[in-house]
Amino acid sequence: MFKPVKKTRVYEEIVVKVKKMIEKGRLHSGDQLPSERELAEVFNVSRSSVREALRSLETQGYLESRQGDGTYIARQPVETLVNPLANVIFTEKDGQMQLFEMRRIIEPQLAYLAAERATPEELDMLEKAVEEQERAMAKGESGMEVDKTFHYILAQAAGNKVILSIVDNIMDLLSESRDKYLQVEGRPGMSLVRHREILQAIKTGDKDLAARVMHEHLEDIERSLFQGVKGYKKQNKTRKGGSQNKVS
Amino acid sequence: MFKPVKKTRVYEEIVVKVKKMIEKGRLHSGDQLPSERELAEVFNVSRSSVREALRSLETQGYLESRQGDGTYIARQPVETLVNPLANVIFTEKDGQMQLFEMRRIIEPQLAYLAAERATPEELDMLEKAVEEQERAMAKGESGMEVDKTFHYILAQAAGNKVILSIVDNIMDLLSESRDKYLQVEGRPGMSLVRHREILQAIKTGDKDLAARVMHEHLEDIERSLFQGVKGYKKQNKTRKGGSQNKVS
DNA sequence: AAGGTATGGTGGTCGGACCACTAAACTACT
DNA sequence: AGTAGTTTAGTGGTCCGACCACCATACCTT
Repeated sequence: MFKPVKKTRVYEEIVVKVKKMIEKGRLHSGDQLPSERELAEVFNVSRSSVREALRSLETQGYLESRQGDGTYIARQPVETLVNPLANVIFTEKDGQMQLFEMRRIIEPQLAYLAAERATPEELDMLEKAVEEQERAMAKGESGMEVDKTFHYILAQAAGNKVILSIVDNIMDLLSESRDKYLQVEGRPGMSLVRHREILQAIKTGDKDLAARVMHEHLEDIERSLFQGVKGYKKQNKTRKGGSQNKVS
Repeated sequence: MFKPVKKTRVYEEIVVKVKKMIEKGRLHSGDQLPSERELAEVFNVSRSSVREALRSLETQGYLESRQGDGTYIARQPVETLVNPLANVIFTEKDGQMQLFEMRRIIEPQLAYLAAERATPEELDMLEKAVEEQERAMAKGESGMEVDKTFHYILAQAAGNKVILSIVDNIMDLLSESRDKYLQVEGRPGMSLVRHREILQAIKTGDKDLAARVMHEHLEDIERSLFQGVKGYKKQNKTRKGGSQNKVS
């Protein structure tokens, strides 16, 4: 390839450096950053550049500046802003379960809506996704990627961008966390069969059937994912009465 | 609850103004913005402030600056970068409807789960929320704030933080956009009655009833919000089968 | 001890000066 | 005329220094 010769603007370098300070360094949530003037001196750049960097970081949710006081590291980094969910997943032990529960709630409705609204093009894409999955499995692959594709297209076919974006996020998070905790997607063959059924139901416009099959499908997956895990549906809820901590 | 009285920094105002220029204005993707110096003059602020604003917008993916050339509107706006939801709401005409559709899908399930898992404390909070709403209405207030509280606590009681965070976001977005477009929450009295019913169902642990009433409740609200609006549930979806349009 | 008041430090804003770079206009050579 | 090189005007990038608004704290007064 060609070296893009990134025109690194000063403020971008600062952004990177500060990010590293936050991530690797000892700077924890709530800590105060050195003053703008100080940073300017340390990095040997103008205060303006530092400010632009801070502005960018602030926009990204890393920092929070308070006039007359100082600049602080946001209590909860980007994750919560960009994606309020990520935090839950990696913090809570049963995060994946909660995530999956969300899927179980949403996706049947998704199938329902898709059966109602899917365009011919979208039906086509679903069709191809299923065929693709078939091929993948014939070659002995897990077909997990294609599996995701199927669900994603479905969300798209439901014609609701809000839902689409949520599902999108959930899928991302699930595959991330699943990589860590739960490798195996149980019985992929079953998955394929179900996808076929769902697709068929959507094609014929049988909304209720589509929703029902999707529900079963998810329960299947869930069972194979979380089998043997205790305490499901019995998770301890954090008491959240107190709003603020006074002292410190 | 309490208004944090956001200290509007100059650059933030500029961000908003430029955003509006982009969204409402005739500025299309790829168009060139006025120069920084020009913007500074137009908005009657310093170039520094303009730059900070542009930096923020750039970070958010709205803009792209090229030294020696100019600042241009990014081809593909925020959508996928920042909060994937916020954009939908303000861009799409039917964004609120899509949002609400999401509520209609989630919240009945929420009521269901709450009926299953709510702790005594949470039941108490729900109780209080309803009473609060009662008082507010007796005083002639709309009780919209409390209404939101009710739904929020419910999400909490469902014991699924993923769902909670999503509902939280949706509520925020809805109230923001509703402030602009749809002021009135129809028949608040009915809302109270429904809340009572839902609470009762949850208390007795009748999951299905709770879900059903919630569903009706949301349809009520939806009707009064979107009455007379055409094309609902018939929204045109952008054809996304063919990737590009050749001719125009 | 309580309350008011200076004070130093912080972020916020400003204006102006250069620098680096790009695109377009211009010039000169072929 | 066409082309290559040069100039030039305008843009974003960076820097500086000044001042303002604000906050926390130390310091007074009472």
